[in-house]
Amino acid sequence: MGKAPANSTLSDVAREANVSVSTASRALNGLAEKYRISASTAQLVQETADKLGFRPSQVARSLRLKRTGLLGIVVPDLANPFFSSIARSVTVSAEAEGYSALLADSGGLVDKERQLIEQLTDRSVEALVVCPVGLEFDHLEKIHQQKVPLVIVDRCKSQSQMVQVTSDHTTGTQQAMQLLLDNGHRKIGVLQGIAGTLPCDQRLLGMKQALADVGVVLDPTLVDGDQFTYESGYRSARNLLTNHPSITALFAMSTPNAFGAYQAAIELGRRVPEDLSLVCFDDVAFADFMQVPLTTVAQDVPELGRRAASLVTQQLRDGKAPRQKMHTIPVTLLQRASVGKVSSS
Amino acid sequence: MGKAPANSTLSDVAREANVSVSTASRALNGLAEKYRISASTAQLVQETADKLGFRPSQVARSLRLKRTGLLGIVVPDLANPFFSSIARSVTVSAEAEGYSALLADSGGLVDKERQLIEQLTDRSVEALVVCPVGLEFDHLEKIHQQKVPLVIVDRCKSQSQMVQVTSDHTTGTQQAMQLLLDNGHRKIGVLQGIAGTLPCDQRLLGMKQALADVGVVLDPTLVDGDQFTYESGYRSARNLLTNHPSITALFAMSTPNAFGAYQAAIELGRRVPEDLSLVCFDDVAFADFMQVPLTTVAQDVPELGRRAASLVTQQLRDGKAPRQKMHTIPVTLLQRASVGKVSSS
DNA sequence: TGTGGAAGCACAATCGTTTGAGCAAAAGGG
DNA sequence: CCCTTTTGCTCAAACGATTGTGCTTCCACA
Repeated sequence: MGKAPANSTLSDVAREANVSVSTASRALNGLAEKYRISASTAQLVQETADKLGFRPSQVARSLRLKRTGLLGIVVPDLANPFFSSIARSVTVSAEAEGYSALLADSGGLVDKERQLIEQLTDRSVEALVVCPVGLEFDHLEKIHQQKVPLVIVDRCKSQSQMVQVTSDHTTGTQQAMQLLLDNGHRKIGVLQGIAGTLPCDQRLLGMKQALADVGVVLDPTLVDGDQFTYESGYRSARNLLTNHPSITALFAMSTPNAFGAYQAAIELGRRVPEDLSLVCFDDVAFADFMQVPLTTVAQDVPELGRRAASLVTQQLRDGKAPRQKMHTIPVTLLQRASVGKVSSS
Repeated sequence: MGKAPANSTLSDVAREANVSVSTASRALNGLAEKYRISASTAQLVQETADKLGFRPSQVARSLRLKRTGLLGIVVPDLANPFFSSIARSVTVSAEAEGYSALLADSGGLVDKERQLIEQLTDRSVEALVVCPVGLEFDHLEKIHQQKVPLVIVDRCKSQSQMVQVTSDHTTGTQQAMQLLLDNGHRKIGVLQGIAGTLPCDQRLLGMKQALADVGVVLDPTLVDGDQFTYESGYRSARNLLTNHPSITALFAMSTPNAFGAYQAAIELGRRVPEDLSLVCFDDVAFADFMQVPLTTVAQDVPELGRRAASLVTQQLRDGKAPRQKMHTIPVTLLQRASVGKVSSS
């Protein structure tokens, strides 16, 4: 069979080639010119390295060079397609720049997030891309104050000097609202995600502005929910539709929220879109194939990841943070069947 | 503001506490007993370490201990919920055992997979969990022959001594077939994924067995497709339904395949389930909300990941490969609306 | 023959830990 | 008072790379 490629070290190579370790190192790293290694020696070293199947230990290099080539990524839930797409986009972009990704899943728990970030910095990651849980940022601000380049994605913090990337929640919501308003909807319920996070807040802001344009004030009792989950959407929709039967449209802040709402609506005997219109932020794959194809505000998820990666690598190259802190990625309104006109009864 | 927590090293702590580096190390690692460090000294070291915010360099530890605590994970497509769920399950389980995950995305390319695995071993990962592209295994067999514990997930290789985890494709398919047969279907088209991979082959095998039980031989011209993608499913379904109009049911090997098939069926004027039944392997979240809720063979994805992680950590603890090589995870047939009876015309 | 410079290497320190072995002082026993 | 233990620590060598500096040797030129 194949020969056992016993992990040989640089000194093995050096010994085999009858040169010093330093010479071997320089020969293999293309420093022959600079350090005057003769062409013959360089070639000899190269050949014996190949023969032994020598692969330099990245751990040792990391220690000596103080460069690990590692990138830390933290997301709240890797099973959620939104975050896994971001993770994919970041890893692939980073890999193209020679970085490997250490990926961690915080499970939506701030304490876990804290702990994971600490673990990652212990491993000397050169930079961090974090999709935070989004309610507390002290630990992130602390990282930011230290040397490690950090980019926040999605759940940003307003009024911060950290580098952040997120979708244009306000404009996206305004577009969705405009569509509802154009169809005659005035009493619109909101299924909220995690209140207090920037995506939630900005979407609410977008709603208020869109409503203000037509002289309507957002009724706070029409806002319900506290998670981006199916269950939260289901509960909130039931509450809202029960307490405010005159609601003609629902705006869901996530796809799971929307599915929960759909289920609740069906159970309460409201048909979509005949009796109730439904719009949601955050597109999902195959939304076209839903029982009622969902009108959504689609985020450019791959671009969120790419931008984050590029901001990170740029910071690593330049050694300083980019001037522009907040990066906003445009969204697209995708009109499907779930929105209908208000019957002029 | 906060004090700058300049990354202090062990020797900083030692100097500050007026002890030697070795003493400091042992005090902090709970080796006071074994190496006879007095309680007072141990406490002093502990306190100054806390004061300086000392965090040991994992890179240096890794070098010295030859233990990185790193796990490598390679998947073909992190944006695919199937693989991201596996990745999540593995990272979370591994994290609970003190390991961090280096995640890489091969993009479905064998060469990229090769390259990534090499990079990961260069970084001295202690073990690898790989969802291979599934057509070539030479590089994986090579890893297996070396010391690094390796677990293959999903796209296994038959007749191999590598440790592998996958779903019970054969039984799952038989159950799905039984359902179709019970409903009178005899002419069943197959939308294949990547031919030659074990999931594909075993599912075909399951089909043949189920058909054989009722005295039918699988017609090879009823099998089409070469990817697990939407497009492949769409193309194959069009082909099959055009060339064999008498087909009454389609078996799709992935959810994207099934969606493509659904689209093709609609375009060809076939209603589901009235004119055409549709079943697919590999459940998707929210299948309940599809236009026609899809009957699926659901895999226990989290369990696939957990099992892989446990096999890996077990191997790391015991220092030897488990006796059982192939691990088969049961699946569940979820009956929904997409299957109908054959009209007895 | 003596001197200067370049060519071609090797030595040794370093990155931050861990760990076996050794050494001085205190304690205990006769 | 001396010898032996025990206590409590320090020394120094690893782990596997990179890199500044120094040391030969050789050639050329005056």
